[in-house]
Amino acid sequence: MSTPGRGLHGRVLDTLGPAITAGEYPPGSVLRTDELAQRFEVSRSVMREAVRVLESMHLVESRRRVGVTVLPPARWNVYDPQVIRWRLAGADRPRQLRSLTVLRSAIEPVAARLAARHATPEQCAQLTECALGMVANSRGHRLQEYLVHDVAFHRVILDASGNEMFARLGDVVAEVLAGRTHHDVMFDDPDPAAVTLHVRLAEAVRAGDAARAEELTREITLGALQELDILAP
Amino acid sequence: MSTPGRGLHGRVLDTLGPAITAGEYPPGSVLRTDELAQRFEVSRSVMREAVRVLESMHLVESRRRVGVTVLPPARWNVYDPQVIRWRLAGADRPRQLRSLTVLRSAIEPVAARLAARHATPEQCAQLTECALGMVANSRGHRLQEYLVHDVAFHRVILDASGNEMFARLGDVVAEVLAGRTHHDVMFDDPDPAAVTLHVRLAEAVRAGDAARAEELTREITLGALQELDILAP
DNA sequence: GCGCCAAATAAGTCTGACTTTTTGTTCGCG
DNA sequence: CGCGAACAAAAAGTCAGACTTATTTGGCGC
Repeated sequence: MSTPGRGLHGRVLDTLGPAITAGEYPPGSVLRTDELAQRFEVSRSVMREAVRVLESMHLVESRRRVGVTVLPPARWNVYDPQVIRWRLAGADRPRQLRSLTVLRSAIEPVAARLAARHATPEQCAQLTECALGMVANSRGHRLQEYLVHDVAFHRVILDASGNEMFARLGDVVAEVLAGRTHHDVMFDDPDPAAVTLHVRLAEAVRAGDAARAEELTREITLGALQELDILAP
Repeated sequence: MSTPGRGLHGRVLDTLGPAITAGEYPPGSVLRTDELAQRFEVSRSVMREAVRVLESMHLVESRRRVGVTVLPPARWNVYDPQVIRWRLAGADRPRQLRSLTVLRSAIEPVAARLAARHATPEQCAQLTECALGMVANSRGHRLQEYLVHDVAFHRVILDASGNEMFARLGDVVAEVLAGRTHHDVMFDDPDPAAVTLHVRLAEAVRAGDAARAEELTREITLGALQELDILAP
């Protein structure tokens, strides 16, 4: 997924990023650029570029005469899709998934409310199409096909909200839904009630019923929270 | 604010970042590393580091034989605090401020609800202190002092939610509140009703009344939306 | 014990040579 | 005339080495 290995510095990041976000280097740890360059068998120029990227994510801080210091998690750019992917691939994946699901439960109902106001006819059609796709694949272990439509559905809602901050959470939601299907709550078939809610939501948005769209989305995200044993926030 | 000029590549970013986010280079524009290095009078190594950072923010994409291509706004990492600051400093500041305020209106009520559950006694004390500070500076053109307490108040709420994704929005809220005070809605004195809501919110969190904390925060963010002429979402 | 100076250290910068990938063009063949 | 393969050019990518600069540590003298 995404962009694996776009150059040597990318290869370095693929190893170093997950290592840092996994806590292999405790906050305050000091690394040296030259040593890292040797370890990864790349030139210092390449290593410096990698460090610059980590620095822009606030994972590390580079200071003269000191070295490259690992920053505490509280400073990390946790909204960076790359950081999210690294953390989801690591040990505290469950914790991460909970944080993101709570975030969804805050954002998506408001996004759905706005979508009911601003969705274009084309977006409404896409929504219906996605919902039908979910229904069609909701039985018979078609989890992969179901997931595709589920992800597409939520992306359209977020896009249709007309708010770019919401729209950009599409990737995050995709990661959460994919993670749920592949690793965590591996149900045989999706919850029929959830499928129905999506169909009704598509209809509510098409009808421009903002209040109902919001409420239906609250029920959907509530289900997601309950799957992770999170009591309603 | 933040970290101005952390090395040469930082100086380059301070110019190039705002230029790109301001749309001075339309999406699809192609830049060449060597040309940029000459223009900014830095070595190619430094320029490459700057480009790598822009690339990690998805502002540009670097491809062999082509050059550095500017990406469309839809691909930008709009949650990157650096990108947010660049955009708030640019021409579409009002639009940006609206997006962020809508985001606040989705996040903060849920954060307040969680804060009512998880806030430590110390956080409750901080909240009360901030609220009192707001009251004390709500009259007599003490906008600067009022702002400090207002920002601190919302930061404590977001932190106390116990959700790291919420907590990391503290900087964003700070930017929005600061922007409102300094440029946009320059009222003589803060709205007394808003001040009262903050006092009551501090009390609700202390009392552990989740529902009331959420509702009071909805009223606060509703006020913020109305100031920007955004009809309730 | 305090402050100042000097040495050590690691990041920062620059330069030039070389490699690799991709694109566009041209040439030859059907 | 059209199509495909070989070729040439362009720009990023990589590397190595020398030099600069800021910061910290520790020692020296007061």
